[in-house]
Amino acid sequence: MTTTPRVPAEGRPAPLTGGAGSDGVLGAIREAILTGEFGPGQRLVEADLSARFGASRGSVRAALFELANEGVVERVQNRGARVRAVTLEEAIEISEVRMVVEGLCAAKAAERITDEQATELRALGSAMRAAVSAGDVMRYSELNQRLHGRIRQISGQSTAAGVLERLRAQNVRHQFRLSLIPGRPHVSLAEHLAIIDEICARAPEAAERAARRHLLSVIDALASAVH
Amino acid sequence: MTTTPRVPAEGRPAPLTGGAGSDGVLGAIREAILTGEFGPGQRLVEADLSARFGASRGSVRAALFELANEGVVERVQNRGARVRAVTLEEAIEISEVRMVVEGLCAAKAAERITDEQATELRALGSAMRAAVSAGDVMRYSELNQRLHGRIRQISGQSTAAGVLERLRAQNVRHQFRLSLIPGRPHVSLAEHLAIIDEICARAPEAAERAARRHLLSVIDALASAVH
DNA sequence: TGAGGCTAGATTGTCAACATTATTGCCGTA
DNA sequence: TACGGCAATAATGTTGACAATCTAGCCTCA
Repeated sequence: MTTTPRVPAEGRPAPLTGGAGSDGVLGAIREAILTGEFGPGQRLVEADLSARFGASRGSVRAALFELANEGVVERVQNRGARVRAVTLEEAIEISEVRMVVEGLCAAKAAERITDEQATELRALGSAMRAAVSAGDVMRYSELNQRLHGRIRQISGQSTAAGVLERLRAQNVRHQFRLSLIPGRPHVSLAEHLAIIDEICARAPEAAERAARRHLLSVIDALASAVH
Repeated sequence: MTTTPRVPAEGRPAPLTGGAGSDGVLGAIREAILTGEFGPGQRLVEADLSARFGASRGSVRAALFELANEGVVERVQNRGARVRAVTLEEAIEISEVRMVVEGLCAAKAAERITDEQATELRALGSAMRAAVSAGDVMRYSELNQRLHGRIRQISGQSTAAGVLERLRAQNVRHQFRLSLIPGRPHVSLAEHLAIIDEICARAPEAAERAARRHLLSVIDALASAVH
């Protein structure tokens, strides 16, 4: 509390989305957190946010509640909200859960994929390969996210998709850090291509194994970041 | 909308918890849904609930939002909330996710379990066996829930625990129905004992397989309920 | 000088009134 | 009689003000 500054009241007087609706505020705050503008541990005072985004305190309040159960924000009774600081241990836990759930999605996707979708997935794989060759980390990261999203979609497992979406939101920071490790994209790419291959081959069990192998590699990378 | 009655305004004039705080209302509404007092599809009108539980509309509103992202209640913009009716297909989806996540917990538990905890788990197993022999479905159902909870706890995987807790809340109705199927408890018991054995034997992979086998059996039972 | 209590400020929690939106039943018209 | 618009009603969404709660700094007293 003593070291965490409050959100600055000035800087951008007009709201980002133009409107003052709670939906706009939700997106605005979430983006501010995800882009790192509001760092981990940052206090989120309702009145300040209200002034900054030009929305009523009620809207801000509702948004904070929503973010709280997305796991992006922590709330304590009568003590307000702050940006949740996800520890490395938690990041590993999250990745472990992702490992098994993404494995399920991969298996389901392998069972249901159409030829058309397979073509699309392979195209995504090629694009990722190109991005790694070009050393374009941002683009690779974006394609990576798109691939995982597409697999979830193809799997038709909306429950699993919901769980994963929620977990992803909590983990973006660590996720992003990983991709900055030298040599990491190269390893990651191979694993992704393996997942794509197995799904397109309509081999559920192999696809699940490939997905789990990939996440296991992510976990290892995270764990080795513990000094 | 035409066939779903509103929640009756009378019946229990005084609030259940004594207070009018949002926390009490949340618990009260949740319990009313879980006990089946508010059936699936039941409309939840804020003003009515407010009158019934003696809380302000704001508190009820907050509670409904919370329940909505627990997945127990459905909300549509400007059209209010209603008790979510989980279809059989969704119940199967939920069980599939549970399958892999409980598998993870079982594996983790097998890695971390202490001798003391092993003793406790085996005792739970004996109690379940006794309950099945006695034909006490309610007690078996309760022990069942406690076993799964204890395994989650031993696993130390709080992220997975959170995911499972959330999924369980959506599925209690189907879960309960299953245990009423003749012969089902007997099958279920054997699977549970197998999970306990493998965890106590500190065999992570075998424990995961046992947990998945159990949930797969649940899924089959659910699927066969589709006429 | 240190501990305990106390007051002032800041922040969240709650509430009731108002605005907005969707539904329903009715009426006029072809 | 069937259809399309329209007004009345019911419910939710929003806002601003008030009450309860927590934190921090100060002051007293042993």
